[in-house]
Amino acid sequence: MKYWLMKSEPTAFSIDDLARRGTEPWDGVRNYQARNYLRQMRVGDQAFFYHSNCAEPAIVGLVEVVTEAYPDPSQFDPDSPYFDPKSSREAPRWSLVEVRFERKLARPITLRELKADPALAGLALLQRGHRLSVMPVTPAQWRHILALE
DNA sequence: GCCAACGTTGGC
DNA sequence: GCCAACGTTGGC
Repeated sequence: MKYWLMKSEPTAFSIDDLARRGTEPWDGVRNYQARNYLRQMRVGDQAFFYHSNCAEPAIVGLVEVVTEAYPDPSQFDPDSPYFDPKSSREAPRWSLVEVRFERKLARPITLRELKADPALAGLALLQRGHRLSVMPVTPAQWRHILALE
């Protein structure tokens, strides 16, 4: 089993939204590297749910991957903001996985706190740019972060 | 709202 | 294939 971190802007889709919905297709990823990570995901993988672009960026919950990657339908929908005219049903460019709410953390583990922790210096979230919306987390990083809760 | 860091696009 | 222009992300 692998571990991941997935970003969402809470004004668009928050951990509480996911808690209400239960399971959600993680659509709209339009970056090749992030897409490749989605395609590496397997049912049962675990991910941190991270709130980005907000007052207090933080890891706020845990989710489980419940499907393999499949073509993101929004790429074919001209009315969707994620529509990609260069993609086709014969050769879909973009993928998604579905994730299921597992639980909220007892408290948010903030970006500031992650940055201040020497054990997490290698965390992908903290590397230059860190603009990927989906990124891997090592088992050691996963355990270390959960122990901060 | 600013701006640094990137990815993508497209002219050449 | 280079690279400037442009758009987006996301912390602050």
